[in-house]
Amino acid sequence: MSNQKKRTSEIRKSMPLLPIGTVIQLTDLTARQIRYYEEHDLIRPHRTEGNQRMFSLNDVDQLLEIKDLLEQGLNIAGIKKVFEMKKEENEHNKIGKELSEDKIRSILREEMKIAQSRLQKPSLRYGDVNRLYQ
DNA sequence: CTTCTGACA
DNA sequence: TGTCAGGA
Repeated sequence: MSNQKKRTSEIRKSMPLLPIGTVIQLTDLTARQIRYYEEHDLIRPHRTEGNQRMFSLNDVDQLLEIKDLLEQGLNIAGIKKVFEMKKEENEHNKIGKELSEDKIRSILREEMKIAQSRLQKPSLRYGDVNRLYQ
């Protein structure tokens, strides 16, 4: 595939044209969830003059990925790490090559522990835990 | 009618 | 996360 085609397809996938209602149907996420993820910088949909969110196909993929990672037990922080790594990975191997599954699994396991401990002591907040060692 | 932000019996 | 208010 020519680089030219690759670029124009990227432009298409980044073109903001879907209103949140359509994205809700495409991802099965609620408006609340989508707006919440945006608040935490997991996605940055474009805004119209009327302040309406407009999503691109890439945004939809991003949301489906967030949904998937969430179901695997990751929290917002964990998902951010995964995305950051994915970004680095793409910058390092600019010429194709997929990201290291091992690194993702590594973060996945790390975050899984956090999710676990949170399930075991749901009444404890991180601040409270630290206080126990002070 | 759809979407937006802020707030919480 | 759900849901309601009040405005655009």
